[in-house]
Amino acid sequence: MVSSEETKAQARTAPKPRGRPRSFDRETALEKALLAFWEHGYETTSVSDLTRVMDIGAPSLYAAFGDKRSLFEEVVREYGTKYGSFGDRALAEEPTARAAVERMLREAAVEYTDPAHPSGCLVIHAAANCSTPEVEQSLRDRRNANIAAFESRIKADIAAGELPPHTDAAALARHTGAVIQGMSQQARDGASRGELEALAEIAMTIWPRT
Amino acid sequence: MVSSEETKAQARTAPKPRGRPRSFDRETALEKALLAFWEHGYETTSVSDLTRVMDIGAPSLYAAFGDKRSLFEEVVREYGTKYGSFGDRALAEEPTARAAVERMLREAAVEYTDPAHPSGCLVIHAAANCSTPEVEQSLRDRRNANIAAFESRIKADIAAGELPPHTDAAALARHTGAVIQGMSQQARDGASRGELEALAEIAMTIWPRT
DNA sequence: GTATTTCCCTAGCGGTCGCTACAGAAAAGA
DNA sequence: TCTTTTCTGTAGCGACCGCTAGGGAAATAC
Repeated sequence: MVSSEETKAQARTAPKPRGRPRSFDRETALEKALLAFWEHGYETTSVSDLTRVMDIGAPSLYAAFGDKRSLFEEVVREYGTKYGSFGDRALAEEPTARAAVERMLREAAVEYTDPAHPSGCLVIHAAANCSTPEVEQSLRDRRNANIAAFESRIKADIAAGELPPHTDAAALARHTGAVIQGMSQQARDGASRGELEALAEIAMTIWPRT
Repeated sequence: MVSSEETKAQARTAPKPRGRPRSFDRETALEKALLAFWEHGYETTSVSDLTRVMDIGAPSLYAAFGDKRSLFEEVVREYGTKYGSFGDRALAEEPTARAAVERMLREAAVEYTDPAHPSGCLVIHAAANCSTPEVEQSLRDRRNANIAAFESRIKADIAAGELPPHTDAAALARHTGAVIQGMSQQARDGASRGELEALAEIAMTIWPRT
């Protein structure tokens, strides 16, 4: 059976590329790189680490994936579709924002501790102290986009009458984000004092009534 | 007035050390190093970065602080007493665990976004992807100790009747930690799936009743 | 003054970083 | 077979890493 590892261009126009074919499976190597970046982060994973776990030489890595940053960006895209999509699925499939977030948090608890792969979330951890600004900004944008998605989903429920009209959708979305990635991380990503204060206030309502 | 920058040995036995005194103020240099580590993290802050912001030569740095890791550990201690003590103060001074945590979260919102210094928490961020295991473990221990402190404070309130006896103190403490540093960070620090699931369940109770 | 102690500056150590030039090997088309 | 194309392995580039040897400068003790 023909595997899906050929590129679309190859599969459609030229059944075989001209010269010597590469001697390793690109998808397998990408998955190995993904696990390495997930485990150790962007800066800490050196190119020699990558060539070792991918079991290829450095020139093969650069020919197949560009430079280290391109490889990492491809890894992040792969992570998003393969491991990080449970949140988007929950938001798309559940009938209410509350049900979606509850499902998302439960699945996050499972995913983040699954012994089959590194723990936690690659997008959150791989660039916490990162000396490459473009990489840092790219992941920061992803995290902020997640919070924005929470907020718009909550607003939709408010409009539909599923949540009280006075609900602070932005604060609820930020609390959800905090349970996912932490107050401190958000502060480094540009949240204001007021936004974090609103988050803290609403977080207190989980406490049992005395 | 004599400042407190002399060591105890100097202040008690020899009013003046023998040779040439150092030409910079050790506390000022330490504070500059603290800000650099806080802003950029442990790995990303190079020794040449440090010597530049501290405005001293590399040999002076090594003579005054040992190696880079010793300097960082001293920075973490300084951070704990100067910037990170609001949590301990709240736990010690407030009458109930609930009041203590509420105050702590409000003060965290202020501290983590104070434009007078880098945002967020140094202990949480300075070692997220860290290639020096000892540094990583040291900060991990500090974070887990914080969560343990939350838990014992909540248990004390339960014993005192301030909280219902069926309160899940461990889960409450972990939620508090999550709002501080994030679910994902905790997963990397060894929390189990069940612990994170319990956290997710209790986090849902902040939602307004429909 | 001289001797002693300690510090600062220059210069550079060995090692690793991300990355690549180059030559040979392995596949295709002719 | 022979040429062309592409990949692979060796070997090493310049830059930066954490760190330090060594000589001269600046303070105190005598």
